Amino acid sequence: MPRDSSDTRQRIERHALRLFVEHGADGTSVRDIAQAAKVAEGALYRHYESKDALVAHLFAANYTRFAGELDAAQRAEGTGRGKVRAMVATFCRFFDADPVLFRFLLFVQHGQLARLPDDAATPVTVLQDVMTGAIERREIPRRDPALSAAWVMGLVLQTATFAVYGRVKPPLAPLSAEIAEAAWRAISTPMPAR
Amino acid sequence: MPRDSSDTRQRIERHALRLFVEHGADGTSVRDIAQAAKVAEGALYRHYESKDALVAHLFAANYTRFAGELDAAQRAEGTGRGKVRAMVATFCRFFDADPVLFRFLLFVQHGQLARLPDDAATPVTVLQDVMTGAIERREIPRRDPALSAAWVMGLVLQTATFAVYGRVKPPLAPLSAEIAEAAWRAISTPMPAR
Amino acid sequence: MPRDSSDTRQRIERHALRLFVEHGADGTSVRDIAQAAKVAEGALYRHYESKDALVAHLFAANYTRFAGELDAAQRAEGTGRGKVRAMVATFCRFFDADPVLFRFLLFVQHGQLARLPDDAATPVTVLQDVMTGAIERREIPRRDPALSAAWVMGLVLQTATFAVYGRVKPPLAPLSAEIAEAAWRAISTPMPAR
Amino acid sequence: MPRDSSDTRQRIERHALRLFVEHGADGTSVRDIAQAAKVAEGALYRHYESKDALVAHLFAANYTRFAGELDAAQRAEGTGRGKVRAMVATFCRFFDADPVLFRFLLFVQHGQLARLPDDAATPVTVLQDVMTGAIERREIPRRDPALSAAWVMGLVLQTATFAVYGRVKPPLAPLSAEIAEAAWRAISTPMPAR
DNA sequence: GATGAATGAGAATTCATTCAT
DNA sequence: GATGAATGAATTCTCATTCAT
Repeated sequence: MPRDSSDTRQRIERHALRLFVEHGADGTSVRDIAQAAKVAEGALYRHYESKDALVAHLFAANYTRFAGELDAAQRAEGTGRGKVRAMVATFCRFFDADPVLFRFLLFVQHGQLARLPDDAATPVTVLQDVMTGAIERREIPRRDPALSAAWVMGLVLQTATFAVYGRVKPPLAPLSAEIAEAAWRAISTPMPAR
Repeated sequence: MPRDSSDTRQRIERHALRLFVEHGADGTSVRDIAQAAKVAEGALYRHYESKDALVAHLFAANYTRFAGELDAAQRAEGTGRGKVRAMVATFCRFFDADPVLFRFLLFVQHGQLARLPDDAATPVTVLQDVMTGAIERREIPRRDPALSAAWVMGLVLQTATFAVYGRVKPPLAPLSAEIAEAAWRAISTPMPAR
Repeated sequence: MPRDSSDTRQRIERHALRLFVEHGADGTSVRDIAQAAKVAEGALYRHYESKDALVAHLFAANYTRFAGELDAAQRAEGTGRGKVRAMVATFCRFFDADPVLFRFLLFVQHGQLARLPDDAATPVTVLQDVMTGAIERREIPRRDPALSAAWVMGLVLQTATFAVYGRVKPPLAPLSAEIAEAAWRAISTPMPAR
Repeated sequence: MPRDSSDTRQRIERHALRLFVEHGADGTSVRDIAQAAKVAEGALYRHYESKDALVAHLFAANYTRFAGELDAAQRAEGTGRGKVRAMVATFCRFFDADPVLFRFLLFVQHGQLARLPDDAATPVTVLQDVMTGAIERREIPRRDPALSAAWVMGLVLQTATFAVYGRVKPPLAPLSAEIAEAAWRAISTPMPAR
């Protein structure tokens, strides 16, 4: 009984995501996914070439989509500070809205980042571009934009990580302004004397 | 465990660590490890109950050992600022001294953190205790110590992550003071008006 | 079956034949056939009960049709020698006209011969009947007609096999008379003294 | 309980050979082989890289070994006629001694011949070399040695094939001299006038 | 007649673990 | 302590076949 094809796909993706977060991608078998999504094992292969391809697709699609949201948020602001605030808020809202997806991206990143096309727009590239702009506008010191980007990203991501492990209490949105301000102060740190 | 005198054991751990970083723990078979370490497959079970136990041991032993180093570094300083500086420096030196081990801890953490005993001293608890002390000494604002700890940790770890992915050029030690200063500024951010 | 008017059916058979020769019957999936013939996978089952039935049909239909051609050629001649010449020529023309079909019959024979009805007229039975006739007419020695049939068949088939593997250069038609003469001499070999 | 390693290997090969002949290589699963050989499925992979590799090994090893026997038989004779007689006898003895192996080689040849190294000595090359020698010694007409080789091979192989299908009654050894004589007469056929 | 998503049994293969030597 | 062949359950993936549209 062929159901709506996109329905099958969505069920597979939703349950796969959840299981990957609960037991890891390697700890989740195709059978697990099929059973949770209530489809036959073989059905998965009509939609994805392999289990690996499913993982890669879930990562790449959501990672780059989030990069797009980050970029849109950033574009709506005129100053570096506004951009950082907007991006941090986007991160926090994402975490609050779909913690499962957020955790998936967090957990599998180290196995997947290398598989992205070199020119893919990612949260990292968006952040880095914003840093470059802020430096050019002399809003922050002239340090390696990658370093500034790492700091902003680290502040938010580690807060989210602590939320995942119960050390910080979600939702994160109420903390957004505070994190953004801390991030701005971090990247405003003057360059050390040489 | 460096004080274990068994040569076999050390060979297994060294090569396992490397392979886990290169191909992931699940992507590395006992046979892979045995071949790299030039021992028979069965020999591994003389030293560890299972492959899982090997992974858990490598994580727990090194993670808590590093927590100890962090704590020692922190204790040697009297002020919050000094403690943060010392801890950041310890992080950076660790990354520079043994990038493979650092990456292992970074990559497998999400699968291993939950398996640590609840009362284990970890880098996180060390950081959190330092934050609590700094708050008590009124060196930084009275926010949730977990949040301050997350920020310091995020700043350093994300810088290291960028180093792993080639976005920041190692060694990290030369950046240590700058990162510590940024961290200090971040956690010094005044509490938002309520 | 050439007289089947269905275009779909013909496309299926033609491409199936080619794929079976290229990758073997087991190495060719229904999907492969459907894609090559540009029909849906399910369409195949409108024409054949199963993939197995398709293979069996392709073999049986063509094998017995060829037996018919062989028989017709044989009948047109009055002498054993003429009959052998005519049959060898028919073999060679078949190979030259449709090498793909010839190879298919050659390759799958061992899996299919047992499935033919016991009374089916095949190239083997035709040859054997001709040998029996030639013996009765005292044109060749009185040996087991199966043996004589095997020799004629072997001479032609192995020449064709060498052509398939590039050891003999097609077309075979120009060699037909020579092969037939060799075959005739082989089966004319006097019976050994007892 | 590790039995003698070569024993396991031999059991696998013997039963695989039999099953391949009975049900075809594709019709025989690794599980079938393992059960027949009374080993676990995984044990097979300690000895062969894959099921395919097992098939290929069984073919190549036995096919080339037989080529060696053929060559030895041929070398022991001084004349073309003697060589043909000796080779035909070797074929017949092989069939009689190990019909299962003979049938295996016969059945899978078309899937395996292309996988042999280009320079492998095979029954075909041995036969062809003998034909070349006979032509040089003016024992038989100057036709393409491949053609003469095909005829000798065809005569024997098709007789064996008929024996496999019950059309000729084994053993073949008693027919050996008669087949050899027929083969010799076939390849002695004068070249056609041009 | 045709489509192609879905089925689900079964295939090959991997691999952590055991154990006789 | 060490070896490595053997185990056998589990995994990923394939594929002939079905069936709602």
